[in-house]
Amino acid sequence: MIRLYDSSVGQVVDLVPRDEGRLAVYLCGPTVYDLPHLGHGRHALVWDVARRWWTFSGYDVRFVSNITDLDDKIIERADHDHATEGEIAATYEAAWWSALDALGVVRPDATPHATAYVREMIELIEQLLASGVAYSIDDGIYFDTAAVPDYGRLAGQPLESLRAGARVEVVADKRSPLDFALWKAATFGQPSWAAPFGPGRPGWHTECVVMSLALLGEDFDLHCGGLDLRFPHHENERAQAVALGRPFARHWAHHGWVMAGEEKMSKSLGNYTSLTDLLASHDPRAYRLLVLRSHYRQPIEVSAATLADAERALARLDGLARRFALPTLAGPTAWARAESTAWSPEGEELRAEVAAALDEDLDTPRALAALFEAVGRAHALADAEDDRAEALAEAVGALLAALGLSLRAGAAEVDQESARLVAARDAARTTRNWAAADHYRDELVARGWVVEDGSGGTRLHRA
RNA sequence: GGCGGCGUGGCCGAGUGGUUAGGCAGGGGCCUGCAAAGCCCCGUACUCCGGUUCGAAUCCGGACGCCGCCUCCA
Repeated sequence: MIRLYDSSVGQVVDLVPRDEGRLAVYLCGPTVYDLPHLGHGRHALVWDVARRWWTFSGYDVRFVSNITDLDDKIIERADHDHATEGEIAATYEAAWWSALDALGVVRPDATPHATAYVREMIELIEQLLASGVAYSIDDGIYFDTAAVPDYGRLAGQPLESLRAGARVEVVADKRSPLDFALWKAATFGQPSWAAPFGPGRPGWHTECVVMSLALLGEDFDLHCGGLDLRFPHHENERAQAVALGRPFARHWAHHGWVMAGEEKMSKSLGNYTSLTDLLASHDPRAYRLLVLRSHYRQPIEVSAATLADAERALARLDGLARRFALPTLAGPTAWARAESTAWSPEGEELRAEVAAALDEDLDTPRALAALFEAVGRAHALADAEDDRAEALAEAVGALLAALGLSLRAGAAEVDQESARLVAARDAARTTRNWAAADHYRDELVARGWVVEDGSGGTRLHRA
């Protein structure tokens, strides 16, 4: 049984799927108007880990995540760059997938684009108008938040208090500052679509309702995203579905921020680092490990120091892979399921420990602690020539792979000159010519290798 | 103003009313020709003040500090 913190009720609850053995999950995707930043990286990693784990645990997970290719930000960017909206969206969507591929994130089962669902959005807006929960004013169609009795459920406070604190700029004729645009009346020079209620373009909050219901059906299991989407975006999505009497997400989950120092990292604050930059200078696995090391609902700090820390921890894991020649298992397309793996008694114990942690609100730090402890145990067993060592090490590798973390067992390509130095060093060591041996080692280190002596002589791997 | 979260050893970061988190860094030892990797040992932490309790970092009350949401944002 999966247990997960449900933001709509404020506690960890049993995640009982709509259809037994299946999970229908919707993750709010990015608006593609700029390079992804570190926060997007965490967003992708957290839910990739969850999805992989649930799949590993035997669920048939259907994972849908959209691309918002229709939005004010894209229009602004297009103006600024003298490009079309379509070009901007295509450019940054490509950057998005390339970053996610580098992170080893599995592609969603479906990736709906907002522009492909405009007709369905128009239909939804018509229904909302017909039901009397939407109204038309000069600049568009608005949703009447007062029409939904439990509006504010996701925000955790009633409509009145939200209204009291509203910082939204006042739009003339809006009935409440909380009312949001379903349809923005066409403006000259901006993309627009014909609709019975006048040409224009859909507001942001409508696309996800339409696409999630279209691809996952009513009453789907989980809707997730960053904490900043909890209100108003998710609240507004839910409001639209509820207003039409359509069962929406059964559960809601939100992950925490990436911090820049003491502040939330965000586009509007301008204090962000692009994910693309990080990936160019660090092992992408280090970011995944960093994400795994903290609980998904807590803030994390991604800095040169914390990444370096993670990279050293990663080296310990790769060290295990080297010693036991573990296969590289994860990767974007490698899926594993627990039942298809042969577990030794020690491995099974570890699997159960990891499962207990992850099934309780995705406690990845606890799971990782168990795995790191097992790393030490596997080494100790091997030192004692206990034949249970290998199976335990394999279990560690399999479980890390289940979380999307792949280990590297060896040096990829050893060039000819390095191979020559290795042979020379081994020869020198055989004749106990330590000065020569050390010289060759220095040469190898200078070529970027980490040199280790094993039973078979000099072994190399990349730092 | 309303609502929510957080404050743990040098750093990162979990957690249960009493028993080892884990990683990184650091110290000592073993192994090694020397290293590297690995193993063993080591710090006895929990913002502060009260309270409940045989016993609290863990429960309750209060104080202080920090962060976030109520506008676009993963």
